Amino acid sequence: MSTIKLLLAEDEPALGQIIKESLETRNFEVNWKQDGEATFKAFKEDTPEILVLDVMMPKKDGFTVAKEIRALDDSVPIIFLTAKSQTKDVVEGFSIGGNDYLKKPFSMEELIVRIHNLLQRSKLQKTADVLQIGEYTFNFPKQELSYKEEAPEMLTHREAHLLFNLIKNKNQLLDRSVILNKLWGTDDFFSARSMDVFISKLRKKLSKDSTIQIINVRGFGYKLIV
Amino acid sequence: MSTIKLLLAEDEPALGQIIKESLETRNFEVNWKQDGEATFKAFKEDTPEILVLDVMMPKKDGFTVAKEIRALDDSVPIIFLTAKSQTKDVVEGFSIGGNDYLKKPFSMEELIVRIHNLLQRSKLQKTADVLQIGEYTFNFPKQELSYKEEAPEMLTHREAHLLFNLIKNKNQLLDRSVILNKLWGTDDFFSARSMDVFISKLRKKLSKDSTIQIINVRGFGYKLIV
DNA sequence: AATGAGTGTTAACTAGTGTTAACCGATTGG
DNA sequence: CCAATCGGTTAACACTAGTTAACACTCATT
Repeated sequence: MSTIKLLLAEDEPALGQIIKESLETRNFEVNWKQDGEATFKAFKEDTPEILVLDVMMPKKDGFTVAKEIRALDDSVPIIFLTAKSQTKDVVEGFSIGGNDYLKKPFSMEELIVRIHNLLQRSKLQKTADVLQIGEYTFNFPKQELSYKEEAPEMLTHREAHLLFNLIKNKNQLLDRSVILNKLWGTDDFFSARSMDVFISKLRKKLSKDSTIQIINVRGFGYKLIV
Repeated sequence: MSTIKLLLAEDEPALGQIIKESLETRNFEVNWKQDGEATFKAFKEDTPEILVLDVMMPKKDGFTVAKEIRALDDSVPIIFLTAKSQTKDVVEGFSIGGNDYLKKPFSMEELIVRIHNLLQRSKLQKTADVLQIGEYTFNFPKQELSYKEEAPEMLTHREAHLLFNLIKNKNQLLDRSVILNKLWGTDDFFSARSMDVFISKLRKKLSKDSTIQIINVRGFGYKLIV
């Protein structure tokens, strides 16, 4: 099991020490900073996978740091630790782009749970991005399909969405009407024929790897086999 | 002093009327809708600067509308009006991307204060803007686009605004009609073609970093991919 | 007032995308 | 084994978007 890089910002030495140590016993690699400026610097150098920021800190408060970080990276999860439990702070935290907040005092278990939840969420988002299918790599947001190390081929929007759904349901049946409603908005005759055309196009584009097949289940839908 | 465009969604006629009128005496231009669908439609055409959404509404509830709006614009401030004061709702509101909430009954003064706070904050966020996009740095107020350390290139007003909106919505769809209403004021044929020309110009100017792409989603809009 | 540079719109032509049509093969049930 | 239906494939078509250039307008300078 590999470690997870976490950046912790907490100015109170006793508390910081406790958090750092508890997290380290749970397989986190903790970089602990005690003020806002050091935290921001560490973020740029370290590229941690998740951040835990105290709101009240010397030099730069947690909100300010979070704002600067969000300008560079809008996906890394941020948890705020806040002494004041006022909703005003919560509101500000979320509006800056924080993903969760925890009011002091809190239990370590609580923190761990929040961390894992956020990591899980960002992992899901990331893996949803670049998909592996046989010898092909499919970058959904970029609509790029590449075979081995060859130059990527651009897919159209429709092709990309259809392929995405096929891959997400690989080795299981993808129901015709489900996908038609999802991508075309209806499941009438013409949309169905249009979809057939796209299946045909995808088959052609995936033909370099012969282990990949889009097979038809008559009357029900398609199945992408790897 | 110029007016501020505000979109209000409140199904209860008496309350809606009161809110609308009090805000109008305070220099707001209030567009008042009484159900979720009308609200969403009005948002696309009007591009208001701030939204006040009742949570319980016919056709589409406030949370659903907010979700749809966030898919198009992730910065316009949203205030929820909620009858239930449970924190569960509050958290849901925030996780959807709401910026503040107000539980009924509330005083007009309270609402006004919240509105001004949010406008203030979104104003601050906006003017602070030097944006990073791949290897490029884009200074929006100065309309300067620079590649790595090279000398900055000046963008025109239109180019800058379009790029700004693309970057603010990077990696997500930027709806044609939304951006046309926002920058051109209409979404007729000619404005649309004009916009295409600017997209073409921006593509050329962003071509030094090949990881950046402005991809088209036929019939819907553009997506800036980093 | 005349010139010219800069900006945005319109036009003209080209390229790309998705739908529809046409034709054919495959599968299924009687 | 045949008819009916479903799906496969290709091409034609309609429409949307990409690109380039011409045009119109504004504004500053002469």
